[in-house]
Amino acid sequence: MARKPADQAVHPDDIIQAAADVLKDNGYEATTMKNIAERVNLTAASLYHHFKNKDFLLLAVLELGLEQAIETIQPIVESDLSASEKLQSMIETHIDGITGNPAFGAAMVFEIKSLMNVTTAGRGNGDQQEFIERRDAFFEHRDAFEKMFRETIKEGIASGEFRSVDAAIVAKSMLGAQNWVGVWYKSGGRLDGEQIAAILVDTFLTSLKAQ
Amino acid sequence: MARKPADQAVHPDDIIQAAADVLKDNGYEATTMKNIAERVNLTAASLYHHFKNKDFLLLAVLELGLEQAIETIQPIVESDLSASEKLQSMIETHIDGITGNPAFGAAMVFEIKSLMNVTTAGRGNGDQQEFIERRDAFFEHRDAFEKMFRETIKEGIASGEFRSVDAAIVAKSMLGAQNWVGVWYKSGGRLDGEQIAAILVDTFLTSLKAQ
DNA sequence: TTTATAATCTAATGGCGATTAGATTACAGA
DNA sequence: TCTGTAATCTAATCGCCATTAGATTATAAA
Repeated sequence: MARKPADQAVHPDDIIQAAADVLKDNGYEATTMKNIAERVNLTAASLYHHFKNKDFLLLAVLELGLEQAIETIQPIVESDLSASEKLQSMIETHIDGITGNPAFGAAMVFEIKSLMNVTTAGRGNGDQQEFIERRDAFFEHRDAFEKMFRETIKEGIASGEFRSVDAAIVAKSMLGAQNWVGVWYKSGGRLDGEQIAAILVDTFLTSLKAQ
Repeated sequence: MARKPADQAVHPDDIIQAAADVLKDNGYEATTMKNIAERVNLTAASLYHHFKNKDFLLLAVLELGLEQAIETIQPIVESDLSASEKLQSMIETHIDGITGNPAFGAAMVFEIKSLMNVTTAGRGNGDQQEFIERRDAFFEHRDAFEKMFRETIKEGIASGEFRSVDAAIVAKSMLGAQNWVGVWYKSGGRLDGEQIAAILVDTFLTSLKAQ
């Protein structure tokens, strides 16, 4: 067949989404390039035209997922809402993202380990270099993401909205609870994303605002 | 070499622990039988004397981890403590287990997916049968574990200790936060398991007991 | 001290899966 | 319309890894 007509073109983002979907079901190591390729009607070999190798594809999935999460949360942090309004909105937004596209949420939870254990990323020295840099950047962004939650909690403590707590651990707990949603959530269940978010908001804000 | 003298004997539980350790670092698919064998000074082939195959070994890891968790939590649930005292003790105990032996906690979070995706467990029909049964039993126990948290919350609501919340989702949030500890906890960090547990207890019980 | 069994080892086997090589065809710009 | 590049495909290659076969040696029970 060779090159496909333009109307059936496969966008790299389609591949990333497909990879995320397969990853959610199988995990990184159990996912084959063929699995991913099939979802977008390509052969495994063709994926190498778009991504240097499997590791880079994983990286792309995680980068895109995190980027999307940050993009939606950051404006809230930078707004002039009160700390509790911010936190509420952050949770709602994040849960919306996770339940709206569970594959990325799951990848963020489950595949990070794979990213850390990558030994050979591209044969060329340059590829190796690039991979390390992008991976490190990813981990920094991830820390920054967590930091947004932590700092908002601290902000609320400083303003007197929240009682005094260990902001770092409470932030991790919040993220753990939220990430976990991506693990158990099935669309069509008893509650939708919005309702779940409301419960998490209630749980954590009630705790933070208690006397 | 062949059979080792008795004082160097390898107990199956040693293998399970070794497997859990390697699993924590690599994940199921990336873990080789050789990796595991090396930890206990055996060859990969020797592992097959103790476990039918890799899938059964994974199953053994998960079974042991869950069993230990249940064993420590169950007596608390069945005690005559108040709901909030129970919940406090359950969290403390569970976090203690997770931080005390992080490999099993991590397996419980990360490897369940691998368990679900197993297609061939043993060639013999009987093995297949056994695997399915044990796996199903595992999932039932896992649900039972979650249920202990959920029911304790309901108990507290019924007794008036807790405000009225969606017990199912709050239980999942608590478990998410706790499981997540197994992911980020490093021994020797700022806080030990006991201190972390205290913060989680405070976070969730404050929320539940608020007016 | 036999003898059966348990626990190990070394040496295949067989297959799968990532990756590369070498065409082939579509498209976009000159 | 020509030409270079983009996007795909088919067909190897190459290595790793789970698993099995067939010894070998320790131990325990008789």
